[in-house]
Amino acid sequence: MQGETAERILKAANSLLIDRGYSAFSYADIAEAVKIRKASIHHHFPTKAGLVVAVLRAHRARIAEGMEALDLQFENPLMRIKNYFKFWEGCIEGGTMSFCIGALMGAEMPSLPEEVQSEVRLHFSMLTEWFERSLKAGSKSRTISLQGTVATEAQTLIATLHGAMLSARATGSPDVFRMVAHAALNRISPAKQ
Amino acid sequence: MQGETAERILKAANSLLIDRGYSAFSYADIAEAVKIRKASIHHHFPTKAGLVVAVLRAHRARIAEGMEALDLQFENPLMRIKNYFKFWEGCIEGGTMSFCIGALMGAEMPSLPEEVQSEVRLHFSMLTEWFERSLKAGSKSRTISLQGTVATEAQTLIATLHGAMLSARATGSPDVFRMVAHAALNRISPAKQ
DNA sequence: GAAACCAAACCTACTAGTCGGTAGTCTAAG
DNA sequence: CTTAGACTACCGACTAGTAGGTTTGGTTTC
Repeated sequence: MQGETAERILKAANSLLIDRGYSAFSYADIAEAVKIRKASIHHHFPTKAGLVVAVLRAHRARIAEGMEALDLQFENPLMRIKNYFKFWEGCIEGGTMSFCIGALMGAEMPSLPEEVQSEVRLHFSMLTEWFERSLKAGSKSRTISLQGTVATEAQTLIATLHGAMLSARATGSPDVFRMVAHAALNRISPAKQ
Repeated sequence: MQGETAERILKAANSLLIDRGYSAFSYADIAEAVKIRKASIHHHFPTKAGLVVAVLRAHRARIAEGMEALDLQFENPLMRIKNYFKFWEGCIEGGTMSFCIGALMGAEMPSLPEEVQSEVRLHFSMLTEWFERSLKAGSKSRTISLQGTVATEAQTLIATLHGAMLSARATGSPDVFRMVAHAALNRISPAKQ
């Protein structure tokens, strides 16, 4: 297998990145978590920017995989979106992943190395594409009711998702996320009866 | 005058905080911006956490002042909220303040000193109170149409506001903010006819 | 099957530079 | 004569990154 240690380094970097962001974590932190010397990390990932790019790529791949799974599991686009929010609700409440790395890095954007910045941009365009595709399909099949254009509604959902994560983190209560997410989904659900 | 230099330090720290966050800016950065030696900053603000608390308090005071001004200027609560969004639209587009410091620090929460964390919590509760108060008034006078409870709608607006800032920063286009903000305000506007 | 070789993984020990913070001095104004 | 504000010069701890040696496990060759 191509690097069991590299895998553990990526995992540790992932966790550290989630709750400290880019500039507040160091190779020393990873070294301690992985029980390896600092220099050995450089053997696997020569630079910090490179390591974070790798983490971001893996994160993006996981999200893309999850979205694909939702596309296959649910033919109803509203249910796809609903479950994407539900996924994050579980992550935040369970503490497994209290924030989306892509979004967190978005906030740090101006202080990020160029290579990391473009990875963040890719994260956002992936999100945008999936939401637009789902909304378009839902609108066509009348399982989703749009109030604005597909583009507007997609950006609104993405903003609400990330903003709710931010509020949950700042106030320390996952309830805020659940509350906002629920309302956002209600808004695109077709009126009942 | 009680600290013309202190004022300049606060201003520089403010700018640096906005685009780098807490851990990615240093006393050296401020020293360069203010054209003063690093040690002299410690004379005015002994610790970094203390300096950031001061910046956060000033930021909160300015926002509170702005909200009060909106309350006086507009009797229509919808117009108050609309103009609060408009204020941020101007900041982001003009580049004067590309992000709300309170929100940015919310993202960094777990790596912040305790004293800074509580200042962030105060920022969020201030926002919550103002939005809830405005929504309640608007609902009563039928100038705002609520789809959920006041609490839910307030949290949704706050999340959307911050999430839109985040998207704008990540994608590098202020348009995203304007688009999302406009849609959010439409949603709470009473139906026309 | 043992000796020789190789590359990857990991180590110790280091670099130059930065971090937040401190001690002590000089200067100007009340 | 005091004091606030600025300074120079430093501190120990930490930063990302490097140089170079050692260990490990597998493959080739005699």
